[in-house]
Amino acid sequence: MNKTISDIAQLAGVAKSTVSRFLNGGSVSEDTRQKIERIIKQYNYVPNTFAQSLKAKKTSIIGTVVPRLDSFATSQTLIGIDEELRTNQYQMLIANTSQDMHREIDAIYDFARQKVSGIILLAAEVTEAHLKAVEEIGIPVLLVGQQHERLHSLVHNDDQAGYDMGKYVVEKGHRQIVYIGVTERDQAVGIHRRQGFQRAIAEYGGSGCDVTYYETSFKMSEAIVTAEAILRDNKPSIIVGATDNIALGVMKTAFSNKIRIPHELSVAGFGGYDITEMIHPALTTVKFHYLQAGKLAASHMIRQVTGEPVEKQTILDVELIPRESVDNV
Amino acid sequence: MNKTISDIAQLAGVAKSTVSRFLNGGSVSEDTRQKIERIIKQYNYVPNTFAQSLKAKKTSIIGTVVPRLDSFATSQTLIGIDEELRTNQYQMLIANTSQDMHREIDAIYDFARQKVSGIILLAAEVTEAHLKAVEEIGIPVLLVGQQHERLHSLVHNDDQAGYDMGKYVVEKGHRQIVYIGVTERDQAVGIHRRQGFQRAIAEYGGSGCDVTYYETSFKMSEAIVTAEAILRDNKPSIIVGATDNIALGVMKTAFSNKIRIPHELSVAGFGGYDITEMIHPALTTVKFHYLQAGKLAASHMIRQVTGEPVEKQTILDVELIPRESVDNV
DNA sequence: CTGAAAGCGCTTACAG
DNA sequence: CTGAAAGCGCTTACAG
Repeated sequence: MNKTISDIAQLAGVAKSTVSRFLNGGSVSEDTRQKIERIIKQYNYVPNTFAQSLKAKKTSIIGTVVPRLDSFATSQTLIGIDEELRTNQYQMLIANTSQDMHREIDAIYDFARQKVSGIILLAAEVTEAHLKAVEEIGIPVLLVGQQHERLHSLVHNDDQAGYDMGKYVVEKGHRQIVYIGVTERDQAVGIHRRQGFQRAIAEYGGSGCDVTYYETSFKMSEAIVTAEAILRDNKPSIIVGATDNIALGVMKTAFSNKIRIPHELSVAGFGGYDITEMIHPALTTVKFHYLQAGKLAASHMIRQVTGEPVEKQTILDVELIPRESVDNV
Repeated sequence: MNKTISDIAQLAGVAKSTVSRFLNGGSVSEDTRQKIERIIKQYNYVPNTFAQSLKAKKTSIIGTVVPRLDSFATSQTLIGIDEELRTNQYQMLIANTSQDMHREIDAIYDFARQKVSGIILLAAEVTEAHLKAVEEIGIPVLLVGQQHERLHSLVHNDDQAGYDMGKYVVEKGHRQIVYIGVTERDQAVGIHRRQGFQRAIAEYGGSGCDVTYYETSFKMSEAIVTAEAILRDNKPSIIVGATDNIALGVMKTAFSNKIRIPHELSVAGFGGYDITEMIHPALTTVKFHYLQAGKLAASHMIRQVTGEPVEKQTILDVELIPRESVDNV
């Protein structure tokens, strides 16, 4: 059945160390090169990965830890990572943690056991346990979506995103504003995004601007509950959700309560999910470049793995997309 | 740094074959069991996967081939597979082919090289090349979402889905019907789903029922183009899309053309994507149980791998969900 | 129940 | 440039 390096060596009339050298780009004479190449083609030989890894003690696998599989952001980022790794002969291994932090830590150690060459971490939150794990395993790690001074990271410009949105909202004439955020444990979304928003409001809003902040989870269902409560005791002209999902939850709530968007209530979000331009009214949002983030993450990871210099932190641009869900007041 | 089985053996004062036997559930005396266990705990020993696989020539990895990562159906199915595999100490490896059939075939061979124990194939289309690959690798394969007499498979009841929808549409009084399908190369969606629909129309529709069939791709953007064309030269009371994405494209087109849903045009789809109940009007659809399909696929796969008997074909129930997008006429 | 030995398919110094 | 040999960390008959 499957040929081994010994078979190939024998068939080509050389030693297996020579075949191995050929395989790994070492120098061999033109003559032997041809012999070996021919046999390899002929028998369609491919080296056994396990044997390689056992000796080399490393692999060309990059592990990616994701908090969930069913989100636009995750899918797009993964696709980007996968494409870039593939073109560089690396393989992607995915560990889905279903938002369970213990599994996140476990996944890091598991990847280390499997001798992945590097780990890309899409975490919502970076705890001491994360840092400890990263330190212990001694494998390059790249954080995506969050930043931390002790780790390499690649982030979307959340502060800018919040700022652009805040500025836009004020310029559209909104003064009764509700911002639904998320937990501060998620620094990128919970803190930076909101702070950028606040900063813009402070700069452009003037004194008559009234902003109320609420907190909800990343789930649409909870966003609906939160939105229900808000609309019961508040009369904002706009609700800004910290994610498109939250904004979608707000829209759903408005529909249920026969509140017309954007005439009676404007809504905006963050993310730039595909679906946001399919719905009616189309959602105003700040688009993050997830696909590009994934590709960049992969190429940075490869540089880390191969020991090339690589920037400690990369910040990706964002883009405000005005659509129908925000009205002029 | 990392201990090997020899270290453990030495530390415990036994031979490494004994440790190995202990690890693999062979019989050891109570006494040695305790000694070994203690050392393993103490040093947090975990066997090297590569060495294991090199000898055993197989792994506890199940490869999953998916046509795309950014779809509700795929994500949900993957989550189901992953959860079930995890609880059974198997690992999931994902190969995303971005709808490129060559990569699909390559992925099968790649998985074989990596000695995965089984392959779960989420393919839209089964060609001779697929069958050849499956045969050549000699590894258990389970097809999900499509059926084929030569392969184990797990499918959603597409015929029933189409039938339920057809019946529902007729019962709601629709007689001017447009059905937007997809290529017949995708047998499940392109043929079975449509045929079920046709069958119901034939049974319940009577003579005055006019159904026109169109074909589009799985992309929303193309669905929009198709829908534009349809609405230009046709005046149906309802458009049924073969997938929720197509239905979403139809809705978008209706919105753009100021056609009110469902008063002027009803719309329905298939899939039961989460988003379909968040939008307004909420989309009438037939729900497939992707998560359950994933779990079942994983458990069937494990049975195939371990040589237990397993049904050649499994058909999963579907569920019609009437919502706001379909009007009574 | 236990251990010594061979071997899985590679790679890596080390000689020549 | 090339080859013989050792070794990566396991498992698996085979004796005892």
